[in-house]
Amino acid sequence: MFEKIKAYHFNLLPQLTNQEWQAYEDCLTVKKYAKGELIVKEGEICNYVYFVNSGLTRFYLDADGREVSLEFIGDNEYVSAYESFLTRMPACENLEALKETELMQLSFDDLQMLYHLYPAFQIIGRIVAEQLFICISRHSNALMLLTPEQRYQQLIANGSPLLQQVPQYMLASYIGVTPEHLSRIRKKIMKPVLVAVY
Amino acid sequence: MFEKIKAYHFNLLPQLTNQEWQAYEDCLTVKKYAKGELIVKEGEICNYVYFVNSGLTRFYLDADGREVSLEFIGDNEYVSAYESFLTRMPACENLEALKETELMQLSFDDLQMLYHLYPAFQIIGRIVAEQLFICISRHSNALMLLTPEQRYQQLIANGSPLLQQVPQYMLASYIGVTPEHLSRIRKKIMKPVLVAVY
DNA sequence: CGGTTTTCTTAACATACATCAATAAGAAAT
DNA sequence: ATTTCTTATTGATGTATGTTAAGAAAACCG
Repeated sequence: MFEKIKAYHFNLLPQLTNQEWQAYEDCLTVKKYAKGELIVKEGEICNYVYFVNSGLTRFYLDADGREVSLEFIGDNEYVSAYESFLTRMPACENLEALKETELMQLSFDDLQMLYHLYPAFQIIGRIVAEQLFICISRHSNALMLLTPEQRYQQLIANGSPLLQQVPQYMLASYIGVTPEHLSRIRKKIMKPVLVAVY
Repeated sequence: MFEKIKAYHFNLLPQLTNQEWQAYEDCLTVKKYAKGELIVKEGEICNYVYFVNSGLTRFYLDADGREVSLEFIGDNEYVSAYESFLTRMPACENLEALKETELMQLSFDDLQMLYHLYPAFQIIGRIVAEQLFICISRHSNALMLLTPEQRYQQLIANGSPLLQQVPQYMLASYIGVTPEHLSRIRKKIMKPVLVAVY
C-alpha cells in the first residue's frame, strides 16, 4: 500500500527517519475514484494533498461550460489544488479522475502537525513548493513563447504519454485551441510541407 | 538602509528574532542599477535573491530578438530568477532595470547558511516559494482563460500602476500581442460600442 | 451483435491578431 | 531650438484560429 509513495520519497531530500516516516504513514489514507468523478470541486476548499498510486487525473477550469485543461497528473506524482489548500480559500479549478484512480491523501491539519513536530517536513514542504514553482513557471513561459501548434509538437517530441491516454478534445484546450483546430494541426503535421517541385 | 525590507518582513510569519534578523542583515548588500541595465542575464546562473528598495524591474524572455515581458516587479518586493537560483542552472530569462533601481541582494550560499543555522528561515523559504507558486499559478490561469484584450482590461480595472510606468510596447508583449494590436485595443476601448440606434 | 453516445474530422465562413510600411508624436541629445 | 531616436498610431493585407454545422469514426452499452 505504501510502496509507491515510499519509493518516491526515497529519491527526495531530506531522507526521513523511521520515526518520521511512521508518523507520515499514520496520516495517509487511501481513496478510490471512478472515471469521471471529481476529486476537488471548484468552489470548495481543498483539504488534502494527494499522491497518485494509480490512475490519471486532470485539472481544469470551467469558464461557463467551456472546460480549459491545465494539467494532467498520473502515477507516482503528488497532486492538489495547492492554492486552495494553502490559502484555505475555495478552489477555482476542478480535479477529475480520467479513469479509475487510487490516491493516498494527507490532510491540511495533519501536514501542519508534521511541520510542527518534525523540521524535516518543513524542508520537504519548501522543496515541494519550489519544485511546483519551477514546473508552473516553465509551463507559463511556454504559454507566452510558443504557439499552440508548437506546444503540440513538443508533446510529440517529448513522446508524452498524454497523447495516448487523454482524449484529443482535452489536449486541445490544454494547448489552447478548439478541438476542431487541433484536428487541423494534426492533419497538417501528418502531411508535411509538400511544395510542388517537379 | 534596511527599513523597507524590515517593514516587509514585519508582516511575514514567522517573525525573526533579533539574532536571526542580525544574521540576515549581515548577509545583505546594496546594489544600484541604471536604467536599461541587466540585473540577471539569460544564460548565466542567478546567484542572488533581490529585494527592491526603489525602482522598477522587468523579467523578459528573448526569442531571437522578440522580447516577451513576463513580469514587472517594483518597490518593496522580492525578485529573482528563482528557477536558476534554485537549480543552479543558467537562467532562461533576463531581469532588467526599467529605471534607476536600488536592490538589496542575498546570495545563494548565504541563504543556505541561514537555512542551516536557523529553522525560521526554512519556514520563510517555504512560505515564499508557496506565495510565488500562487502568484504564477494565477497568472498562468489568466493566460489560459482570458483574451489579450481581457488581460488589458484587467490592468485597467485593477488600476495597475504599470499602465503609467511601463512603455506600451512592453505591456503589449506582457498581455500577449504586438504593440500595433495593443494600440488598436486601446482605441476600441476608448470609443466603446456605438450601435447605430437612431 | 446492433444501436447509442461520444469523439474526431472536414468544410465554409467569420474574427482576432500578425506583419509590413508609413507617419505622427514624444523624449532625449546636442 | 533643431535634430535624432524612440515610441505610438494607422491602414492594407495575410494568416491563424474560432464558430457552426454536418458527417464519419470510435467507444460504450444493452
